[in-house]
Amino acid sequence: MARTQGSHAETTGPRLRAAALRLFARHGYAAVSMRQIAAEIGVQAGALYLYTPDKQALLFALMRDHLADLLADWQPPDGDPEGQLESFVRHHIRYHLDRPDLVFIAYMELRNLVPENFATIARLRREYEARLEAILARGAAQGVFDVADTRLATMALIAMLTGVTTWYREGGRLDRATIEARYWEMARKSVAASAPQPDIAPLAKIGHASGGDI
Amino acid sequence: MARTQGSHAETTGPRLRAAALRLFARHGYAAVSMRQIAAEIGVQAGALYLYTPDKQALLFALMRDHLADLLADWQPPDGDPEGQLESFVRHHIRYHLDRPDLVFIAYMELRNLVPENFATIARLRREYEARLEAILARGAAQGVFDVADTRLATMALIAMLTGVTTWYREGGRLDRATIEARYWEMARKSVAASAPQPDIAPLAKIGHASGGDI
DNA sequence: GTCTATAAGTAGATAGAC
DNA sequence: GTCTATCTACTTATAGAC
Repeated sequence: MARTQGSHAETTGPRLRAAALRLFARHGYAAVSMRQIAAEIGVQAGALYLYTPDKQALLFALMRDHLADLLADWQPPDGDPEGQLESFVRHHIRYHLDRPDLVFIAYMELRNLVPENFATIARLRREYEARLEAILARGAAQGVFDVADTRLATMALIAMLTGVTTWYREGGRLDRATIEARYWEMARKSVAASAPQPDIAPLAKIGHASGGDI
Repeated sequence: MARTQGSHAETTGPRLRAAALRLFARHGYAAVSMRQIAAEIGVQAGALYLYTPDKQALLFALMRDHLADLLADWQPPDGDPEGQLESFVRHHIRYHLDRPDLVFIAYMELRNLVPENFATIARLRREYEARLEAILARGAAQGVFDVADTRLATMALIAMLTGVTTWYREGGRLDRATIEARYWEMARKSVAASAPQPDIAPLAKIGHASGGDI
């Protein structure tokens, strides 16, 4: 870890961000000192200020870039609401399992943002939530989802899915594909129309079909 | 807020806990100083140490008492798994809406517990989770729930329900009874057997009933 | 029971040497 | 680009006066 004096401009910047991310996620923003971060990457505390104006900017950049990436990484595909919901859910789980520290920070350190930065992050989060809410609203309007309140359902689903980061551990009992499938099952069912519409109409024909392929 | 010197033993203890709770929830344990807490209740920082050995004990007591209350406040009722699940879900929502700050701390400040305290809190949380998992396991065994993995479903449901505290605000658009009902609907459906067993058998009789009250 | 004063340490951030 | 040294302010916690 000890590093002799020298120039490392290309590596120190990214290493600073990586170390801050790791330490903020592990101990919390307020509990981590600039000296700790510096020690983690093998420089003295003063050197950090060549790469960030202050500690707050370090946190803000991590959160902003994370949410910008999340928004850039997924767009609702064409198709029916159920397909869009599946795409959203699977992407959300995958994305969150891939970046546990960033996700953790983005949800836990909101309190430590100064008001202006908080407003920016909150706006990005609402944008992400709005994408899910639009899917639920469209599905509800079409009768393929049974969602009494789209806003509540949006928040409930995101909380459920994001919670995967609180218990998932690399190399644990369940692999990622299985976890993704299980969350999708629960998400799908939680908003499913109680008596699936496409099956109700055909039911009336059952009498005519005289007990065939039910 | 400024307080003249005097003796207030009966009130300062509870007020200390209340102030710590409020400030920890608002700004985070690490970001709150003993001086801030003291100022909040109108005493000097030194006086706090008559009521708590240190800052860590303050946090730990809040979390431990919260979880002990949560466990004491609810026991699974007799009856079928669906009734038990409904009781769990409704109690969870009610309890969490009643104590947003305690809930917030109990989920957010785990990182700031010293290892011994963390172990105690983690044990209490596992005990709570185990109660839900037992209900899901029993329902799955009876075929009234369709839960592919009870542990994952337990964590998913608790995350979904607890998330209510992140957006609920007193006097908001939805009242508490509605919120409780909506979460119960989603929870129920998320673990429901996909083709409800009791309704499948009667379906075969539809042909005989010759299109009556469907 | 609370105060003031203080110990001993750490915080974020900057200045100037190299 | 990084270091060392430093400024100012704040931290937890304790000691002893009242």
